[in-house]
Amino acid sequence: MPNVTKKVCNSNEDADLRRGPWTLEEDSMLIHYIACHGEGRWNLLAKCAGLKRTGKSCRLRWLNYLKPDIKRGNLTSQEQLLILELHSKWGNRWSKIAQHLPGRTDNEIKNYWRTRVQKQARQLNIESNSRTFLEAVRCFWMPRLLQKMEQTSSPISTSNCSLTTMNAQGSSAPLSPNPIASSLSPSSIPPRNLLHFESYPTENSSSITSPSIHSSDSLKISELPQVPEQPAGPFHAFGNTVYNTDCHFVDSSIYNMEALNLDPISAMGAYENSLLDCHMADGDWLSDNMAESLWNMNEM
DNA sequence: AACTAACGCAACCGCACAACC
DNA sequence: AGGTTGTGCGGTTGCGTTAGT
Repeated sequence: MPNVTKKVCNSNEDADLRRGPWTLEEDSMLIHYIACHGEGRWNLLAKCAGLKRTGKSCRLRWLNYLKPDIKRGNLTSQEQLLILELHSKWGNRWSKIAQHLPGRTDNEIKNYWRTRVQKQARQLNIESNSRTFLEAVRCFWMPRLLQKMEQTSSPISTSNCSLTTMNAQGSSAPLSPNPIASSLSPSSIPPRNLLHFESYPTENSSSITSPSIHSSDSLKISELPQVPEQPAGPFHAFGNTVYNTDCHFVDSSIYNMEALNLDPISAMGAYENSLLDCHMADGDWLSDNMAESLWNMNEM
């Protein structure tokens, strides 16, 4: 464990600044200080809290990991879809994208893009920022996510709606990694916008349709209101279906599914069907792999 | 069982910008 | 006006874990 210390020669105060992974004790100190004094003035905060860290490091740790409303676990299909859509509009504006995925951090979204999406692009030998890849995402990935969402819209017992999610190995893991942070705000619920999806033409007005995200008053993505500071409640609307923060019930009737080119999907075969029969939890790791294994150049 | 490669993610870095003095 | 400090963002790195051989 490389708990490296940074030696800064020009200031004794800055000497022995810690770097590397945060310890539980450091986390605890930061959490309790912020609980008492609030955020902001990070350099001052670091000193006053007795942390041998830079203000920057404290801010990052808090925003990306310790903040009580941080949502842990794999991205849901809805969230993945939202990321793909928003990225196609805004590019690498991770913080802007993150504003519309409450509980998710820009860092997490950025990591998702780099590890999953760009990996797809690499495998397809397409530049991830190219128009070809964008169209591939629109034509194949998004419809697939939509179908996954439709498949998973079969009612899931609300008794399963706990603050756990499935990790890559299929075992459950707590959404908040930090018991201290959780205890500080046990009832924290990620703020949500009211969103719904509908089909819309692509920029070149082709027949391809893909989901667009609108606020409840039909604003365009660029006009989406900022995520409110405080959550409106534990339930939010997705299309004309209200679903719980942790369980997603999606009414597929809001999508113009006929307009989607789903031919490749129909060829997915028994393998996929068997997978789709699986009772998937929030994490959707299984279906991620499914999408990856089924999306290839032949389909294009 | 041991080794290696690939993956996922927390953390860091550099830069840009705004606010303040 | 210019310098300093604080903050935020996007890009990158490094390490622990997992999967494959």
